[in-house]
Amino acid sequence: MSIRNASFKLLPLFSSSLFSPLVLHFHSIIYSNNNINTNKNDHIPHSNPTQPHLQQFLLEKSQLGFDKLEDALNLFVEMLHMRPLLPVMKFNQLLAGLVKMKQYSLAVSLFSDMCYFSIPVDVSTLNTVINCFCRLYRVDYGFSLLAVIFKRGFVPTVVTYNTLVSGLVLRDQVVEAERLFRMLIMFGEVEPSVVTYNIIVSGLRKTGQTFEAVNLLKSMEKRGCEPDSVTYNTVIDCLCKEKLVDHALDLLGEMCNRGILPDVMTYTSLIQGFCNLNRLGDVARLLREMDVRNILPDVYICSVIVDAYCREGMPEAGECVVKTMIQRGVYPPAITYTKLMDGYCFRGEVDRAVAVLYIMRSTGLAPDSYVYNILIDGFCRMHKVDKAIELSRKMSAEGLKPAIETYNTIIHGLFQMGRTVEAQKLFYLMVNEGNKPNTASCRILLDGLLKKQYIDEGISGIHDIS
DNA sequence: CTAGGGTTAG
Repeated sequence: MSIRNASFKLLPLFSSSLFSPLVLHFHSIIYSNNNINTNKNDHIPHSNPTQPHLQQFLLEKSQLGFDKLEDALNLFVEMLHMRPLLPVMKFNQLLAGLVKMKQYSLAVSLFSDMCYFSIPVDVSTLNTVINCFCRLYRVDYGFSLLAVIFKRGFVPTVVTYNTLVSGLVLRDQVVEAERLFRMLIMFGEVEPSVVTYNIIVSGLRKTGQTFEAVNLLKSMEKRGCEPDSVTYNTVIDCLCKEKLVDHALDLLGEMCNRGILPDVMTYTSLIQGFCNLNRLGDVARLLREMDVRNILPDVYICSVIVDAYCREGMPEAGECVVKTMIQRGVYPPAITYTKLMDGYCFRGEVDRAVAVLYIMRSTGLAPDSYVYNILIDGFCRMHKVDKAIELSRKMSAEGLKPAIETYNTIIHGLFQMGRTVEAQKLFYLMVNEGNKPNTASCRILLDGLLKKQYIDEGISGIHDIS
């Protein structure tokens, strides 16, 4: 069986139809002969001409990611106009730039324009578009484009297949991904690269098939494919998620012995694994080891560490990590601060939580109403209702409307302190501001009044709101 | 120029 025949055999297994609307849509690229059809040039939209050096600048931009989508579109339109046409690679770079910005639909749409204007494309172009479809969870369209590759007489590369395999994994079709992977080997279609193996290993990780992941690591070597740091990191992460941290440490030793250096991702998985087992001593040891190896902590690993300290009831240790991060110019996301504040409030140290709020603000992050509610709730539980009220005012001043739950918390707090009249006042203020009390509000009001034997008020209060 | 890995809330 020839290789080409083998390829065609693969297709119907994964593509619902070779004659999908998509393929018809790209009709011109399937059957075009790569000559520019001048009749169509009249329809090319016009743009304001750009200075050549600016053009060059934008071309370079496409490799890093454009500042604005508009830049990419203008550049594209100009590239359509240029004669002689720029090499395909320039168009590929532009599409790749859009992929970096996660503008998958736009990239597909520009590709479709290229088809319409008979701009020549190559396998890289098609690989990029297949990747776009995969990212849009349309791996089926990806397979349709594989058909296009065959029809145009191109030869799919290992990148083409890797993209499709990872597209299947992305859609949680790991069994299908493995099937395609096995068939590629069986038909001798392409020799899988280390990336191919890594994609499959990551699929196994996703489905929790740790044993199979370890086995694949062993078997790829037998096929003469050297694992790299990504392979090891993925398998180590598998083991850590399964609480097999000591096995993971063995693999760390193995990769080091083979001269594959661990990186910050390796340690993120390991530290996370030891955190989940509350083995904080091992975490400290790993952190020192990172230091020795000159591996700088990044925002991911710091978030994991802060999270662990907070869960262990040590928010001050977490705060210390956050402060160090900020000093190094690595800014944690809002959720990390929320966890710290939660940690302090849980211990009743609401003032320290508020201090964290200030740190968060200093990095340009604004608290949302959820964060305020944690603090307000914390103050109320510590019977510092005035501080809670102060915060709720601040919240309103920042344009965050206190939720009904916020009012409930404060009213409940006032009742608990025996400040019955104020609690009642706040309740009616809340109603007058147009907030509809919920069942919890009514229960708090009734409880509070009845406890103080304000039975008549309790009954009339309920009467008023019903 | 195209393919692969680590965190996380209500």
